[in-house]
Amino acid sequence: MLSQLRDLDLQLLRLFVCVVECGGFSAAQGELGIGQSTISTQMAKLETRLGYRLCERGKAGFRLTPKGEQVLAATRRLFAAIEQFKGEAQGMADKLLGELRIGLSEALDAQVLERVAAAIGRFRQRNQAVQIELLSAMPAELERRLLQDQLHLAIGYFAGQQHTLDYHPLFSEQQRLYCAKAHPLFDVAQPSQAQLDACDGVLHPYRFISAAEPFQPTSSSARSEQVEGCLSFILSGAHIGYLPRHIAAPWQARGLLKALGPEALAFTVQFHLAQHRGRAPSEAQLALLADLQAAFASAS
Amino acid sequence: MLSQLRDLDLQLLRLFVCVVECGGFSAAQGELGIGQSTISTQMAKLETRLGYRLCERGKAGFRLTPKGEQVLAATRRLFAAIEQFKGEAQGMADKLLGELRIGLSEALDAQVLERVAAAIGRFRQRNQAVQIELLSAMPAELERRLLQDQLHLAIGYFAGQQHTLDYHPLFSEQQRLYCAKAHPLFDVAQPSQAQLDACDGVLHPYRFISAAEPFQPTSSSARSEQVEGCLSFILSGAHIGYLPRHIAAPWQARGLLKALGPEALAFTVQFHLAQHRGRAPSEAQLALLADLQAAFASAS
DNA sequence: GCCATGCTTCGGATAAATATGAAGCATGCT
DNA sequence: AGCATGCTTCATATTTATCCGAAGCATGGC
Repeated sequence: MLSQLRDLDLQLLRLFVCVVECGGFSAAQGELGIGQSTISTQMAKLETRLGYRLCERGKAGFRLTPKGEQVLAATRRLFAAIEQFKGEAQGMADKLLGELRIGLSEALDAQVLERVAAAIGRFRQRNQAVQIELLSAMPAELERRLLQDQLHLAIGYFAGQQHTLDYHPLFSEQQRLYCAKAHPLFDVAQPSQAQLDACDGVLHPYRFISAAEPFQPTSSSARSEQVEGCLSFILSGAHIGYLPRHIAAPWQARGLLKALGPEALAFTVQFHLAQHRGRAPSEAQLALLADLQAAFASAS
Repeated sequence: MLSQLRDLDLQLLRLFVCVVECGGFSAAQGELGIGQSTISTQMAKLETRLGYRLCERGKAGFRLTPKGEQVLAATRRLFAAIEQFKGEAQGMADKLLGELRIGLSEALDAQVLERVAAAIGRFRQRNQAVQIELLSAMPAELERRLLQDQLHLAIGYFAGQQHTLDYHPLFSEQQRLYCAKAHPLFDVAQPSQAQLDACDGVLHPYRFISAAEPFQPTSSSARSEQVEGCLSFILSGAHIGYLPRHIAAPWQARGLLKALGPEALAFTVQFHLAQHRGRAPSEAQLALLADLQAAFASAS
């Protein structure tokens, strides 16, 4: 009990177990690949540390003392615990862990949501135990949260000006100019530019892209950041404005909305997958990013 | 994952835990008493062995990766297992273990049994978990079993000639010559040597000590190894013979036995505690031996 | 841009663990 | 008694672990 088992040399315990299993020092030297004298020294060292004898040996044969038996059993339990630790540590090597918070632009097309769902499904097939959180918000909100590290990934339409963020194009959405049944232009086949300019337009909800819109309303008494608000204004018949095609489609089918003007007035919004450039992305984040890109790549 | 966590250096894990608790490399160098560069090297080594990063560090601050968290928890569990092992191993240091088989001569005085009982009680007070087995047998049997290592200790009257056995005197027993009420000498106050020689004696049951008996029967048609047999012969009135005083006492009190001849015909039998000299005695055996000697020492 | 901080990397010194082989000792076997 | 076996002990060599300090690098804060 001199030095109180200071670092519990596993090597010595391993040697002890091996010696026991071989049934003697000289029998173990082959198994261990070291000389008999070394085994003797090591065993003596272990016994000194423990403070008592583990086995009787000699020409009479090898056998464990009662304490040796107990220590052997305790050692086997210890080794089991070590194996478990090793298993846990190794099993974690290629496992994805942690938390992922993902922001989604509001009013996304059902097909887009399906792609996102497919990506999450693919991600869940991986060796992972990741906590995923999804939230919907407006693009400005998404960017703000990305910058504040409240989100890891966000899918939306961004101005693409924030150079602290990293953008990957995912898919695009077509927007067209619409008017409702109650609107004077509903029955005009080919409204002129002058007729359009005379209308009260909805100020486009997505401030980032309003500059890119082919049609710029000359007068506007309506504004909404969200698609739903925009749609309400248009359906009222008092305003015309841009809507994503997938939003307008069901109303159009029921004859309540009509696309206005030529194709030239339509435009395309590019959606991106954004992440913070500064923070090093976790493995989980990289994996989900890859899964999202794969899911949308198979779509295009 | 290069070298697959070959010996699971506990030192490295200990260092890791300390670094986490201190919240950084430089903060830990005081606690660990080693330089920052060493800590960095060691942590890098641990991470290399594991195959993944445990913590993010730098000017931005110190924080564990998700895997680091898991490893920290697993390490704490491992350390708990190690502590348990150490506790078991250390707690065993001064604990008596194993098995003790003890032989007792048959027909012992009640007071002797009480002493043995006291010794066992004392032994059980020790820090021990010893399996004890008691058996009664004749002296010859006890010696035989000692020599064959079937017994660790034996209490009896031995010739003391076996030099492979080790004898410690424990107590002595007085033997006297007796005759029964039905015997012709019962009413003779001072029987002469001739009268005694004329009697049919019981050949002394204890062959080891028969040579030491002051009275040697000239004729004998009765022999018994056991005290009970001897007693039966004497009670029959046909024989005279030696008996231990404590055996004869109750019969004598009832007027059925009478001590014959002068005190000179009495003799003393020395009882010994014997053990095998060759086999190194276990700690438990040494302890019980001491307890027995102490119990009988306080008697004398 | 500059400094201070915290980590990394490197070479090289030191200590410690590990192994060897010869000699010695005890003991069972013939 | 003499031999063979199995363990112990010793002096010694060799490998390995451990550490330090200097230099370098990256980054947050001013």
